[in-house]
Amino acid sequence: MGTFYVTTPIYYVNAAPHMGHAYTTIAADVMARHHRQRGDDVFFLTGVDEHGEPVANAAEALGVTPQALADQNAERFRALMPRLNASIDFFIRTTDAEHKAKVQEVMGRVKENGFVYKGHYEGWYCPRCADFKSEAEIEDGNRCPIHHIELTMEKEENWFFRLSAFQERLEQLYADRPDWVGPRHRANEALSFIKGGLQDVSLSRAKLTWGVSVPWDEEHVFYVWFDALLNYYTALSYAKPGEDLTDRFWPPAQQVIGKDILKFHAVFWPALLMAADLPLPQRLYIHGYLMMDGDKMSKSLGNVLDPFTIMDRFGTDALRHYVLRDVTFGQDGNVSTVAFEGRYEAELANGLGNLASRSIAMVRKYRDGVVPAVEPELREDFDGLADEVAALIDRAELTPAIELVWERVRRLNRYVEETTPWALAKDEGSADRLDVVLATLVEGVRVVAVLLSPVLPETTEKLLAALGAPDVAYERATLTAGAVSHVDALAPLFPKDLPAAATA
RNA sequence: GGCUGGGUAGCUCAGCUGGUUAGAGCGCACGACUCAUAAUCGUGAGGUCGGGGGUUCGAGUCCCCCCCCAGCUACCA
Repeated sequence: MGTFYVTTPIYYVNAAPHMGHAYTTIAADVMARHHRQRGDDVFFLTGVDEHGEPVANAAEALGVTPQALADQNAERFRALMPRLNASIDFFIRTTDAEHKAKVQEVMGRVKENGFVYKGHYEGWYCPRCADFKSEAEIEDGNRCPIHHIELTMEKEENWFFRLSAFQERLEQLYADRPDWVGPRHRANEALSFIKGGLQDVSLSRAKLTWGVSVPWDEEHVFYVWFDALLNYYTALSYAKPGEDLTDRFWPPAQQVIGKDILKFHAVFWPALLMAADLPLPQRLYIHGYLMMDGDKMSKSLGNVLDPFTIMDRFGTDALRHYVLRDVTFGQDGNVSTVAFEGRYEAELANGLGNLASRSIAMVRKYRDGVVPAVEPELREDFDGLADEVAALIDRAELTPAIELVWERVRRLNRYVEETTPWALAKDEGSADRLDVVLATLVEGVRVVAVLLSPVLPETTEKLLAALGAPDVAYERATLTAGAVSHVDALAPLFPKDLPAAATA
């Protein structure tokens, strides 16, 4: 029992919600649900990042205010959460007044602590974009990658964050806490970046107005990522009306991000927190990318996977299961509709769905739905399982954790073949034996359902309801005689006779 | 270029500090069974463990060289 504060990145409202957003959110949600099972005091945060130039530019192009555009787009992300069955506790928007005030407060402290100074940023500037371009994105001949016009070297006065002051402390952080960033190779990546020598970074922009204004210099707004990163901290102060949750949950136990924002979270973020005298997150986990174009994006090859299409047709649980199962969490991997359909049918429908189906059917058929209150078998297969799963999830190894449970699904299907309950049912003298087999089967299914409930919240709820044992508390994830006394009929959890996909 | 990962059965991948005939899932072939969503279970097919060299009684598992893939190498949100 403890507290568990988990976060996703805040999603940038300028893009439409896509698989990547769904993926991160699902992973964090599985962790949040798992910890609730364990009785932890959980807070799960997600939200949107609304400031910055792309939004300002897009709004201008549409002839609306940035706020109006942000309002509209933020809603799409907010709507994604119930859609994914993400059990979030709060949805932060960086345009929230409370967030902005808190950012100003924290940054004020950073300045008081002496980590802010006035300097000037110099770089290649595109007048059409009204933005500086990084070295990497400049085209040959110093041209803008978007407008292909020549860039000019310009200088802008702005405030700087003394990142270089944290060089040693960050190196020490990685030395002292090798597991604070996972997987390991991501920590290496961050560390090598740090060891390459940290330079100060600009903290404000004068040319922009769409952002959080710098309290000590109203002509500037904070550069987006300061504003964005601090959401993890600011949210706690106002997520619950009338109560500041900061002391209760800070720092985060687990932050989940995609590899594209590693540097911000593994380097700038801890430095910023140090500068503000705030405790650092316990653990940051970087997942990989779900790739759909490993063999070129091609609809005819069936390798384009759209999360909404999947959810519409197969249900949210099927998507949740697939993305965590088919690609090892933490690595890059390919996903496709073909692979999805294979897993749906083989694992969800034929594996777990059919196991539940046959188990319940036999109890109803042979025992009128009454589960014999006898000691179940298969102890050797289930003892210690819950602890192993928990240990893996604590290390963000979601894919292996799920695999452990799936081994038991296969074990139970094998158990049915080994014990041939249909044969026992024909023999009066085997009644006791059949009792044991049925009790074991139902109990095994129940334990599997409890362990899978974070991944498959909807279907396991239905299944556990049919078993009359809805409690998913983690200590229930162990074989217990008499945990289920009666079973009800259950419609297929993962039906196969689904309507054909609506072709777009 | 440098750094970090990775290249193992058709596919997706396990293989910790080196040790009997290299494993799993899916797919495929054959067989068994019938409780179940025509589901399930068993058996099998034999992959030079990227290539070469080396250390060792013995190497996917350590060392060296090479090839290929991905990521990172600072201000994209």
